[in-house]
Amino acid sequence: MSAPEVPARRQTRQRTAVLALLDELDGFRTAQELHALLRERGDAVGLATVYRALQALVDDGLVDVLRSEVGEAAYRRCSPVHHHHLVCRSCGRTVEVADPPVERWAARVAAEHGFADVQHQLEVFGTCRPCAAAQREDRLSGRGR
Amino acid sequence: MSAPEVPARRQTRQRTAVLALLDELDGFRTAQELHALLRERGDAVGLATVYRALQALVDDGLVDVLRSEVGEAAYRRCSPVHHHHLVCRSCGRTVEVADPPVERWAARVAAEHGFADVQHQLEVFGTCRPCAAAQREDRLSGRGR
DNA sequence: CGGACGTGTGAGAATGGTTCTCATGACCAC
DNA sequence: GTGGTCATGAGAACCATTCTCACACGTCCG
Repeated sequence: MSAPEVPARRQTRQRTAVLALLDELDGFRTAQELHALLRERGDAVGLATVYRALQALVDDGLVDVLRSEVGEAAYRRCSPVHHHHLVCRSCGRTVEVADPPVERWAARVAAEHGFADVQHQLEVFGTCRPCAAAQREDRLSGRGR
Repeated sequence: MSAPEVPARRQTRQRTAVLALLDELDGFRTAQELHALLRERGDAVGLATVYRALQALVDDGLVDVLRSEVGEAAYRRCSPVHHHHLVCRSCGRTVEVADPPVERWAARVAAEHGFADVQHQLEVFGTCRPCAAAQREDRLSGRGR
């Protein structure tokens, strides 16, 4: 009933590092990958802290989270407006794509069935041109099987 | 380049039981839930077997799989034609909904960005009428906070 | 500036869903 | 029936994620 209660998020080296790293990457990365990258560049951060930082960023709407097919969570720095993703299933490169008419469609279909408070989740997966080319080569050379 | 190689899937009591159970349920259920249900009704099936049966069914296109927000896999008996789901986030009741124009939109957007071999994944979540009503009551009675 | 308070951190343990292992059992063709 | 193969099941292994708890650090107040 009172203030919205954002509990004074502290500015620490670790959280800054996680956000900065996400800023310079352009695809979805798992928490484990981000942790490894930070380690490599000498920025010692605990794995638990990476998870905590990512959760905080998701709560603040600065980062989008996606579940891979094997159930891992992948994170990406995103614009705060509603959008969807076109993701390369091979290299992870991601393009944000604008709101299709699906928005309206989803709302209408949900209403027809008596569903309220509707959200939707739409991701498009494909193989980007460079990866498709690489795979074609692989098939031709190495392994006939 | 030879036979499609469906390696002679065997018909066993356990696989039949899993499929029969899915047939009579109408929402997405996790493997653990299905396993527990089978146990309850005296149909002793190992957990690993439930997972294997579900994977086989998914491979055969008889069952759809969805990842919950916490990363668990949930399964549901589905029609073999391409479709999407409208899922109640409270009780899990699911409605299959027909192909929206998204199909075309996804293909076009992907092509514009040079992505090939496109798939998409669209789910709509909401609260079905009975659940919405129940929640409204909860809020009024119990907890003013 | 300095110290107190409370939050953030990190190593490792705990958790929990899913997969693997391997000895045993069931299915199917002959 | 008999044999070969695939399926089963209990438990271990696996692995991403979360929890625990002692300690460090940011923030606030004097």
